[in-house]
Order: sequence, then C-alpha cells, then structure tokens
Amino acid sequence: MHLLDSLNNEQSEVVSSPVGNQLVLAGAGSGKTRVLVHRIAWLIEVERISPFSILAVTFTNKAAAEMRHRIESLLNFPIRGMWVGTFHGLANRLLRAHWQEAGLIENFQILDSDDQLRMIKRVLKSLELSEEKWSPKQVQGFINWQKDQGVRPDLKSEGDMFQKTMMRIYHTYEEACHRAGAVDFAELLLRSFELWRKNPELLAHYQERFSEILVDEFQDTNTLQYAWLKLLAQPRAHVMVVGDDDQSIYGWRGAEIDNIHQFSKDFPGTKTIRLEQNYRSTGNILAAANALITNNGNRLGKNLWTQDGKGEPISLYAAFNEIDEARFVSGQISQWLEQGNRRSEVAILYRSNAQSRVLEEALIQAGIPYRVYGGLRFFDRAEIKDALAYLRLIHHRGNDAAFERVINTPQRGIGERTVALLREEAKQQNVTLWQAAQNLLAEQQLSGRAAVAVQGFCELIDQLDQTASSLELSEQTDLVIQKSGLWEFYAKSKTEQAQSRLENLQELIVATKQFSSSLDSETPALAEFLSHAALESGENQGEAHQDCVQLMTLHTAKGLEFPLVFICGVEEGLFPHKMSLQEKSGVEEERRLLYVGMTRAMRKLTITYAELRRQYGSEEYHQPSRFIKEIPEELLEEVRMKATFSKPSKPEYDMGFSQQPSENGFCLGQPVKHPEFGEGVVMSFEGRGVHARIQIKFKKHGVKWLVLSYANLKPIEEDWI
DNA sequence: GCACCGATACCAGCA
DNA sequence: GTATCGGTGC
Repeated sequence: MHLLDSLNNEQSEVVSSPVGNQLVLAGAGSGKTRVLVHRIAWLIEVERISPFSILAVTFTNKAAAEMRHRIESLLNFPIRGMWVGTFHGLANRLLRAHWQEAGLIENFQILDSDDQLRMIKRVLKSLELSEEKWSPKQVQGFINWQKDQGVRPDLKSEGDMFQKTMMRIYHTYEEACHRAGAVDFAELLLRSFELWRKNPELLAHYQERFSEILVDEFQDTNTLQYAWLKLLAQPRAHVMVVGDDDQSIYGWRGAEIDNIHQFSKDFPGTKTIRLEQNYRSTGNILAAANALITNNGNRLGKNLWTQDGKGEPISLYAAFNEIDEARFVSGQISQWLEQGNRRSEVAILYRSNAQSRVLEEALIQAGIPYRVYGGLRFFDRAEIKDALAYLRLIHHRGNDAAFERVINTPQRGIGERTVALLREEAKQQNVTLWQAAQNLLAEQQLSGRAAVAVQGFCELIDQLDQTASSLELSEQTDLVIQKSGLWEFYAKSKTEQAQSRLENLQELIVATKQFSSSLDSETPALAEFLSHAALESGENQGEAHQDCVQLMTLHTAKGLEFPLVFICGVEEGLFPHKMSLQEKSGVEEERRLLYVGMTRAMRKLTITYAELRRQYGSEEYHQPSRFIKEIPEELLEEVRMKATFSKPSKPEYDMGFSQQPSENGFCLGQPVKHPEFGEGVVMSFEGRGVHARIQIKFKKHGVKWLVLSYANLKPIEEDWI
C-alpha cells in the first residue's frame, strides 16, 4: 500500500490504525504533518470514508491550505466536501450557514483584536469609566478569557467591585457588539458552541455528518475549543489528535496544555502513539534538547532520537554586549555562506522582536540580505483597515466601528468633539452613528464648520455607494481608495512609510481581484472578502521568496526548520523572560520555547548570550540563562570571536588578529579599574581596533570579557611595575 | 481641531 | 530606544 511506503513503524501504525480515537504525541521533526496527511488519505482510500465525513482542524490558514494541497497531491484527485480549516474558520462557516438560529444578522462582521479594542474603548466611554483605571487592554483580556471559559456576562455575579465592574463592561460590550452586528474571534467559537447546544437537531446533523475528526497542534487548543470539539465528536465520531506537550508555547494566550492529558479520559479506548524518531536534527542537537526538556515536570514523556550521526557540537558564544553578539552571528553566517551555502538556510531566532534591530544592523554591515518575520500583517495595517472600513460603511451604514475609523481619515476637520456629539446622540436615541449624524444635520445641531464637514463625509459615502453598486469588488476598492482621499493623503505624506502604504493599497486592489476570480459564483463578494480579510493574516501575500537570512522570534519559528540556527539573547531576564519568572509554569513554558528553538536546527545550532545588553534605553548586566546550564557540557563548545570581524566600510572576513598586547596600552597581568566592576587584572586580549576585547578577572565580579573601547578601563598605576 | 511635547510602558501573536 | 497616550498651546 503506497500510503505506508517510506513511513516508519510508528507512523505506519498511526496511519493504518482501524478507525478509532488516537492520541499521537509527535515530537519535533517526527513527520507529524506527513502522518496526518497520510492518515486522511488512508481513511478515504482504504477505509472508504467519504471526504464529506471528515473534518480536519489546524491552527493557521496556511497549515489548512497546505494540508488540503498535500492530501490532494497524494490521492491525485481533489477532495470535495471535506472540511479543513481553523477552529475560527469552521465556526465562521457554521455561523454564516445558521446565522438566524445563532441570533446574528446575515452579514455579521468579524472584529479582529484591533477592532475589539476600539469597541471596548467606546464602551468604557459610554459607561463613563476612565481608561486609566480600566485599561482597555486588560478589559479585552478579561472578556476574551471569559469567553474562552464559556462564560457570558452575569450582572448578578458574586465578587468584588473589580469583578462586578468588569462584568458590567463585558455586558455592555456584548450589547454594543450585538447592535453593530459584530462578532469577535472568541465569540465565533462561543456562539457556534452555543448554537449547537441550543439546537440539538442541528448538532445532531453535524454529529452525524462528521465521523472522522482530526486535530493538529492539539497542545494549542484552549478550553472552549476543546469543549467545542467534544460536543461535536463525543457521541460517535472518531477523533485523532496530534500534538506535542513539549512544544506548548501559547499558554499565555489561553492554550490549555491539560487538554492533552485529558483527552484519553474523555475519549475512551484512545490509542496513544509516540513519534520519537526525528528526521531533522543531528544527534547532538537532539541530545541537548532532550536534556533541557527533562527539567520540566508533568510531561507525557518523549525522547527524540535519530539514525543519523552526532554532528557538530552546539556552539556557545558569550558576547560582551548585544552588538558583539550580532557581529559574531553575522560573521559566522558570512563564513557559512563562503562555504557555498544558501542564505535562506540560516535562521536567527530571538525571544523578543526588539532584539532584531541590532542583528539587522550587523547583517547590513556585512552585506547579508535578510528578512524579518513578524510585525504587522497585511490586513492589520492601518491603511488597509481604512480602505476596508470605507467599503464596510458603503455597504452597511450602521457599522459604527467603520464609521468612527474613517470619519476623519484622512483628516477632514471632524474632531473628537464632533464625534462625541454624534456618539451622545446615538446613545440617547439608541441609533447608529450614521443615523445620529443624519439627525444632527437635519436638526442643525452642529456648528457651521463641523456641519459642513459631516455633511461632506455623508455625501461622500452615499456617492461612493451609488457609483460602486455597479462595479466589481476590485473596482470598488480602487474607487474607494481614490475618492476617499486616502491615496492622496499618503501620496502627499512625506513620511518614510508613505510609499509602502501606497504599495499596500495597490496590493489590496490586487488581492480583491484575485479573491473575486477565485469565487465560483456571483456571491456577495464583499462580505466574503471581509471575513476572509479578518480570518486570514495575509501572510501568503506575494512575499518575495528571495534567498535571504531569516530573522524571527522563537514563537514564529515553530513548525519550521533550518540547517543553520542561531538562538540569541539566551540570558536570564530575557530568556527566560523576567515576566515569566513569577510562576513555575511560566519558566517551564520558556523552557519549552527554547526546546522548540533548538529543535528547529538541522545541522548546526549556535546559542549566544550577551553579558551587557542595552534594553529599553538603559544598559543591564545579564547572567547566562539557567537553561544553558541544563545542556550537558559535553555537547557544548564555547567559541570565541576569531577571524570574523566585519568592518563598517568594506566587509572583509578572516583577517585574524595578530596584535601585541602592548598595542592597546595594557599588558597581561596588569591591574586595572573599571567604573562598574571595580578592580581587576588583565587576563587576555582578543581582536583589534574598535572591536578589541579584553578579558579581566575582577576582584568582586569574576572573569569578564569587555570591549576595550567601551570599557573605560584605567590602569592602577601604583600597583603596577 | 491639530500639531507638538513629555511622560509612560514595554514578551510572545494565531484566528 | 521607540511607539503610544494624554495634555498643552496655537
């Protein structure tokens, strides 16, 4: 059977198991996706299960698209009727189909976290609560957490003042969402969950339909997602979940690692299979990762192994500061490239985005092209959201969020005061902002200047609507971008970002064009496109796949692999991050994060840390991370910066160092004084020029490497000679 | 209403 | 160091 070809025993066992519940503990690099894809193909081809009865859940749209693609190319025919998607995508699909039963309007809008935050701010204002005391971010966290727990606002709930007020905000927020016909991400899940609960016959329909359910990245599911899954699956479906408790790194956004422990109890007869053979990394890398993760408690237990050799040891570089660290990394990369390797095979991973800048600078100096992942995604960009808000408003005047977003974007002289008046009117008359604007205009309750501006805005929207009605979506988008003044606004703007904003707006027109042509019928393209925009990050937007070094956070790196990996800033306070130190589970999650990072490396892993790091504008001394001590010494090789300096003007490597200690005015064994560390003795030198480093053994602070030009060392004269 | 200034906060990011 | 927010002055 070709579906089992080239699979190992455990993988084959998963793929060819008789239908039933399975918990697959798939270690990093163990061929997890492959197993999932082959299993689904097996169900269709061997078990003769209709694709119509299969539901596959992933965590990203990208993963969903890839899974579908891989199954189709394995089976060699398109799989129609199978549901593959994210929890949110599937929930959205359900709610679109049953909007009435779910108590929604037909074209309900999806609020992304940005929209949600704006909505919360409006609610706080209407409740006359200060944002100072009731931080919108915190409220957002509270509401989402409640929803993830399946809790609706309860005004009679017990609790202190804080709890009660939060509930009141939550309650008002819900009303506001309802009025706006808007649904946030957590609401998609909760609403579809409740839809099933309240409509047993509807639930039964889906329960009968989906006999085979598969879930990827199961360690990342939250409480509500798991409840959703159980509700759908429990009476009869067979569920296969694939996950790795050691790679659970999203506890902070609600992922419930315990779901993985709970699964076998909730689904009787569950067969647990471990995939431990790793096809990615060298023996040394796996040994180090295994050793590290052993320090975590309450694991399901797993030990990665490989048939391949040990490979190179893991390099450890103790940098003096973050600049030194970055230079070291870029130097190593230059060497690697000189050996004829590709830039895209290299990844630099770090704990927090702020670390990327210094690394970027070093790469620029060394003339190495790179790409930074993360940052704002396409549909999250302000200019894109503005354009979409115009489209929304044209099609639904009652969309208050859209109204507020663009009423003064670009500026047309309608300020906070006027908007406040509109809000007040809307609240009192219980109408939409659009209607409130009409009322106040009719009653001439706005001051002359404001009235003209508001009038102009409303006419603009009406006029856009009239012109747009006969146009295709992409033409509408084009029209809106031009006529709203957005284009002109950015075209005139002299800021550096303006050019890229214009490009993004153009890209949006392209995206709508592509989207329309991908639709088979003449469905209301806008509504579809808008939920597409809300649910889809836009990561697959024509990224130039050039050959460049990849920079990203450890979180972003999950699921990827690279021959050469650097993990930077492995220091106490940064990694593990100081915010995680409060509780044990926080440090364990950090440890898993490093585990994830290490297991990204195929051939060579290098870990670096800096003793001195400029953070938030001030300098801080850091200890090497506790995690480094958890890696067996024999797997590590401490490296020194040698022969890999890059000069600002002309990138040049391998220049080595051949200077006499006396060149810089210090001698071995010379007593010196440092402003921070006090007295010490010169132990050794390294490098030359501005990069020259000096090793000092301090009386109180131990042995340190310092960059000579930064160190401000003073010889202690009297003790010398 | 808007531009500018100083105080403030700051980890990770999927849908 | 930098993005963001609220206050201040024009």
